[in-house]
This record gives sequence, structure tokens and C-alpha cells, in this order.
Amino acid sequence: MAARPPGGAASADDDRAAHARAERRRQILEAAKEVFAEAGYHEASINAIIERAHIARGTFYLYFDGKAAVFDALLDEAMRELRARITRIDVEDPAAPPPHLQLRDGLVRVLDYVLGDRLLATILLSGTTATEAEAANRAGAFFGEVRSVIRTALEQGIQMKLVRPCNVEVTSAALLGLVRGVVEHLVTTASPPAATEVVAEMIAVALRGVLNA
Amino acid sequence: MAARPPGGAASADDDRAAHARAERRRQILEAAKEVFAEAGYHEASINAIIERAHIARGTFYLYFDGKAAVFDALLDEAMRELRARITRIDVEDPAAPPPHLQLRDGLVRVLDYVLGDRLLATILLSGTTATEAEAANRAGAFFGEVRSVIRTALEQGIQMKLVRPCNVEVTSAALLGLVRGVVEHLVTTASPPAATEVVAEMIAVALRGVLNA
Amino acid sequence: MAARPPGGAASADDDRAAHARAERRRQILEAAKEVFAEAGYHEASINAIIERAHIARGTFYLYFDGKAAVFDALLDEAMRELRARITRIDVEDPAAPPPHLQLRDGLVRVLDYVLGDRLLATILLSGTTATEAEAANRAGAFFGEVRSVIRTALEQGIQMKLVRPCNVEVTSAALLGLVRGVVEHLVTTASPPAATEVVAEMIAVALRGVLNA
Amino acid sequence: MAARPPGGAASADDDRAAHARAERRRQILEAAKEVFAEAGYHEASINAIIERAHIARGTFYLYFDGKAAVFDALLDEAMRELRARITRIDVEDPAAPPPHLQLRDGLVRVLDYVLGDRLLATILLSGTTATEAEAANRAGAFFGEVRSVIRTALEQGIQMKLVRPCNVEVTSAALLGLVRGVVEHLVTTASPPAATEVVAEMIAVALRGVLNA
DNA sequence: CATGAATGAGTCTTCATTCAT
DNA sequence: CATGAATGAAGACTCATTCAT
Repeated sequence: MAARPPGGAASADDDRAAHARAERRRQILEAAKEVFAEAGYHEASINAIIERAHIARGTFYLYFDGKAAVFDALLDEAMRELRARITRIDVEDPAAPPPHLQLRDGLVRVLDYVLGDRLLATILLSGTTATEAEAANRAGAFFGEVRSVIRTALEQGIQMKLVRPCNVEVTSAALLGLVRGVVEHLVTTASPPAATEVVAEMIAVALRGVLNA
Repeated sequence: MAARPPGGAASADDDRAAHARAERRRQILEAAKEVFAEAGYHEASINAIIERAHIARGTFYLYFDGKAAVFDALLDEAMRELRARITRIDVEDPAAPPPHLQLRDGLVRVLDYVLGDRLLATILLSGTTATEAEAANRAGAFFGEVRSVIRTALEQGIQMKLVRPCNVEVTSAALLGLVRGVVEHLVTTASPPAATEVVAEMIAVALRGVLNA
Repeated sequence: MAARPPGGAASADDDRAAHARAERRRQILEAAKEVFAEAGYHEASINAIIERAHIARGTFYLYFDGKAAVFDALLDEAMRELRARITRIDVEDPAAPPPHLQLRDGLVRVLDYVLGDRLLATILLSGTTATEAEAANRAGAFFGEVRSVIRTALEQGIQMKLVRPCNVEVTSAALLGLVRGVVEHLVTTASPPAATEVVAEMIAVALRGVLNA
Repeated sequence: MAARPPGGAASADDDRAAHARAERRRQILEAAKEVFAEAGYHEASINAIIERAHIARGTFYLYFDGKAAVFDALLDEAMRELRARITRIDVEDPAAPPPHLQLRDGLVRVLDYVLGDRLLATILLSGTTATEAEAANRAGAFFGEVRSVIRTALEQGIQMKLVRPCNVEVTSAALLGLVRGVVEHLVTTASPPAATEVVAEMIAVALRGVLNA
């Protein structure tokens, strides 16, 4: 189901149909995004989704296999977008910007996205707990990836004497938490500050801590 | 309605009965704790709880008003225990230990508790997302409190020139996230390191950041 | 509504159109026959039918009023064909072949048809049970007719002293069942014997029973 | 689910509970029997069953896993009862009654049962067609067994020269159909004749055919 | 107090049918 | 004529909660 009709040569009609289909899909995804962000996976009902999307029950199942499938699609979207914004810090290419700028730019990209789609971020943050097994695993795996990126950065930094020696397991967990904490704050704050300002604070804390001098 | 039988003077019989009652309650809470920690609020079923507690369905409702009520009780327990371990840093009493030791001791107490009851900590961490409204609010309020403690500490620190001037909103969110990140790591790690060691790392990151020198 | 376009004088164009239309109809009927025979009335889905017929959903409804209508058409086809092969035994016309030959030829015709279109026979056999009321009644009525033919033959036979006196109600039910049993056997057997051979066995049992001498 | 609570020593209370449970189960089975007999497997709805049984939806699922499970239970009941009444004809024990009496008594037992529970017989007859795969297979296997009994009897009879040589495949199919035809007739007839009379006719047809002399 | 059978509101999901293009 | 996206009625099933024993 929910599959594009096959066919090699795409006529103008096919294009139009595919476009309409994609729009419909988006419409459902947007409605589902709102519902999931407000109510969480379990409290969300297909009913609420189709009402908000102004479609009939059957239409929903024309585009998604079920509740889990829409949730997965949303999760995937969030993860895909974020993955594209999270890049490992390049310390070898001499043409690359200095590491702290790479870090800053990456975080700005991430927070910009988060601020631009707070509902989606909410869903991702909630994705690790209390949802159906598969989605939880997927979201868990995603944060595992992110932590892995952080861990690697720490290890490289230590080797280059930029970072002081530390327990990378604990520290990477701490830094991931730090970012998540800030994201959660931004997502739930009515009028959040600009991403660049927030990032400056985050980096200051992460790199130099809160102590004076 | 899960209410203690009324009566002014407590006889020996009453005591024994109350004791038996309290034990029963505990037995249910322990079962529920395991179930909620494993499955999350929604996936958890009354069935699973009463099976693990070896009681009949009706008995459950003699001790708790329903699923939400047990969850709340567990949440309350976790919050009560943690509140007792989280103390505002006293900077006025000259007899009090220096702030950084107060901080360290507080964190050790908290992490000791978390490591001693990982299930409960799991529940609390999951409590903010995707559960029924009331509990989510309660857990949310709790973390709000904690963040408030952190914010106050930061503000005091800034006034005392111990802490560099910063955006306390963002920074408190970051530090709360940092702690949560570490707790989540500990809770999901098979053989976690000792609390004191972890706390040392956390404090190092929080106070001085990860940069060398 | 599956109605032939109106019009008095049939032009060549009309003919061609009518022909195309009839072919389309046939194509759907063949697909439906396979699906109904494989899955039974209820398990059969419009989806399966239109997929096998390589037509669009809406097209199906241009030729038939719905699922029941195609099933009915198939049932009718089977019943029409069989009715044409089942003839009352003529005992009055002196030019007619002797009764037992008429019986034999009639059965051979029936079994030949059944063996030639096993799917259709399967549908007819399944038509009496567990389908929507109307079709069940129609199929039921058909078998009632057949039994009536048998009953009449028995009564005539008794009058002519060819058949021993018996309870014609029970005996006609028995003989109808006998035929249905054999048909079902043929329809579900991979490589069934030739019709003539089977008919010889059937007639032997029906006329003389299984006892020796 | 729907399982007797375990426990070695059965107290009077347990007995009473088990009895109540068994009665409830029966009540549901009876309601389901009527509904399935009237409407067939697919047209039958859980709704219709619970309405006729005067129970709530959930209660139904306390006793059966679903629609298929009740149907299976009914099918099993019918098959169990009939199997107990169908015995292979014993031609070796000299103390056994003569074969034709064994045959007669067996058929009388079967028809008595069928007449005593026409609804159940209806369900069994409908069980081969158009139901969910498993049940259809089970019913199909049952009739396969019965035919096997008939086939064996024919082969023994042929060896003993009681039965004339014949194609046992076709003939057993014919005789099974004969019995089914008569059963169907009895089941759908308002005031059917007594089993003994019907059996006499059936045996007459099967053994000697319908011809005079 | 303890029990567990009974309840029924709430959800998900399927699929025959319609209709605008 | 043909299409296939949209529809929504209908049905199966779950599970928190109640209450008579």
C-alpha cells in the first residue's frame, strides 16, 4: 500500500498525481505531528489525526499502514534532518575552519532546525520513552549515534591536547544531556532567544564551565 | 478508596492491621515500579502489575484508585526522595562546608539514590513525556524545581563572582540536562562506575568545561 | 449501472462497442471466477478481482453493481449451463432412447461440463452455504430444482415398476447428495478419471447399490 | 486466557466456580451456534453472538479468543460427537453383530445426533466452505476421515465378496455425498421422519440401489 | 478484606462503494 | 468510458474499572 504506482516514463498526469499524493501525505504528517507533539504517541488517536487533517478514516490508511507508521515517518524525518546538520568535526583538512567554529556552526544549524520545527523536535525527544518498541529503539539508536559523535570528538580533542583527559563515557553522556536539556528548554519556551546566542552559551559552558576565570 | 480505616485511638490490632496494609501497598508499588520501568506508563497493564504482585484484580483497587494513582505514588516517592537529597547550597552560614563540597555531596547523594533504585529513576525520567497529563505536569514541575535550584545557585555564584556572568536561563537548562544525561547513562548502563567518580567528572565539566587548561 | 447504452438501431459502431463491452465483462467474470473459487465469497475482495482482471476499481462498477452481482452472474452462468445439460427423462416418446441411456448421457454431459470448468463448479457447490442471502437462496433453489427432477424420475420409475417403491423424499435427497459428492470429489482431485467411467460407477451404485449380486 | 485456574486440590468453591464458568461457556456456545447456523461464519458477528447470549462484549473474550475460536469449539464439538458415533465396521470379532447391522446402528446413532442438534450439523456441513482457513481444513479433514472409513469398509467388503468390485475412490465419494445429502435434507426439513426409517432407506439405496428386483 | 467475573467505552483496521477528473 | 483517490460504515478486540460473593 501507500506505494507510488510503478511505471518507467512519467507523464504530466503522473507528475500531477504524484504531486497531489505527496501533498496529501504531507497534510497527514503535519496533522499527526501536532497530535503526537501534544499528546504523545500513546494518547494520540487516529481519530485526532484524521480530524485535524480533515480526511476520512480510510484515507489515512491509504497513505500510512497505521499509527506506528506515521510516527515512524515523523521520527525518520526529524532524524534525517538532524543527521544532515550534525557533522563530525574535521581536524585533518587544513582548509577546514578551526574546530570550535565547526562546532559552533553545527550547533547553530541544529538549533535553527529545532526552533523551526519545535513539534518535530518534541516528538523526537519523546521518542525514546514509552512508545512502541521499534520507534523507541530507532530514536534510542539515533541518540546513541549522536553521543558517539561527541565521544569521538572528545577522544580526538584529548589526543590533540585540546581537551583535558577525562572519562569520555560519562562526559559524552553529560554533553549529550546538556544539548538535550537546552533543546528541551527552547522547545518549551514561548519566545526563545536566537540560536546563535544560545549556542554561544552552550559552548561556553561545555568548553570552559561556569566558573569565573 | 484506599483510605486508612478511621478511628481515634490506635489499638494494637489497628497497628497490626495498618502494618499489614502498608506492606500490601508496598508490594503493589514494587510490582508496579518494575512494570512501569520496563514497559512505560501506557504499555504497562494492570494485569501485569497484579500478576507480579500476586494479588487479585479487585485487591489492587482497594489500595489504589487506578493506574494513574499508582504511577503518581511512584513518582511522588521518587520526587520525595530526591528532594530530600537536593539541598540549596548554603553560602551564608560560615559553619557550612565550602560551596563546591556542598555541591559534590549533594550530587553524590542523588546519584547514590539513583543507582540504588534505577527502576524508580527510569520512571521519573520517563515521567515528563507521553504520560497522562497530571503526572507529566507533576514530573515537569519537579524538574522545574530542580532547575530553579540550579538557577538560584548560578545567580548567587555570579553575585559572589564565583561564577562568570551568563544567561542563567540557558545555562540552568544546560546543567539540568547535563545531570539528566548522566543519570540516564547510569540508569541504562549494566555496570556503572561509582557515584563519587561520576560526580567528579560531572563537576569538572560543569565548572571548568572540557578544554585543556 | 452496467446497463447497455440505449438506442434502437444498432450501427456498426454500436456493434463494435457492444462487443468490446462484452469482452470486458467476460474478462472481469473470469477473474472473479478464479478469485471466488480460491477464496470463497467473503474472503474474496474486489481488490483481488480487479488486480487479476487488470482493470481499475471504478471500471469494475461500470460492469457490475457490486460484489454480489458478479457472484450472482457466475452462479447464473453455472446454473444456466447445468440446466441445459439436465433433462427430464422422457419415458413417453417411443423414439427416445431407453431411460437408463438418457440418464447416462445426461450425467456425462453434466460431469463433462463440471470437469471443463472446475472453478465454476466449485463456486456453485459453495454457493449454498455461508454467502449473502440472495445467492444462497438462488443456489439452494437450483439444487431444489435438481432434486425435483430426481424425485419426478423416481416417481415415474416407481409407476413403471422400474424402481422399487421407496420414500422419494429421502431417496431423492440421497441421490442428489451422491451426485454432489462425486462432483466435489472430481473438482478437488488433481487428475480425475474420465466422465464416462465415473458416470458408470455412479449409475451402478445408484441403480444396483454396492452389494454383490 | 479462558483457562481453568490451576491448583491441585479442588475445593468446593473451586468446583462451584468451575461449574459457573462451564455454564457461561456453554451459554456463549449455544448463542454462537444459533448465529453461525443462521448466518454462516462470515456473516456472523460477535455483536450478534453476545446479544443473543445476553453478555457484554468483554465477557465473550473472557471465554474465547475470538470469533474463530468459538467456531472452532463448535466444530470440534460436532466432530467429537460424530466421531464417537462413527465406528469402523468390525468383521473379525465373531461376537460382533453382522456387518449390515453394525452399519445400520452406526447410521442411526449419527442421524439421531444430527436430528438432536440440527444447528450444529448445519455448521459442520458449512464448515468446509468459505470459512477461515484453519476451520475449513479441520472440517475438510473430518470428512476426509469419514470417507476413509467408507473406503476401508468397501475394500473389506470387496475382499469378503460382499461388495461387488468397484472404483472405491468414486464410490466412497458417492456414498459420503449420499449421507451428506440426506443429513442436509433432514437438517433443513421442518418435521423430518424418524432416524430409523431414514436409515432404512439410505441403506437400501446404498446396498441395493433404486432398481426394482 | 480479598476475589475475579463481568462490563463496555474506546481504538484500530478493513473494504465495498462512490465520484470528480 | 476509464480511472483511482476518497469515503465511512462496520466489525474485531483490549483493558481499566466495578461489584456481588
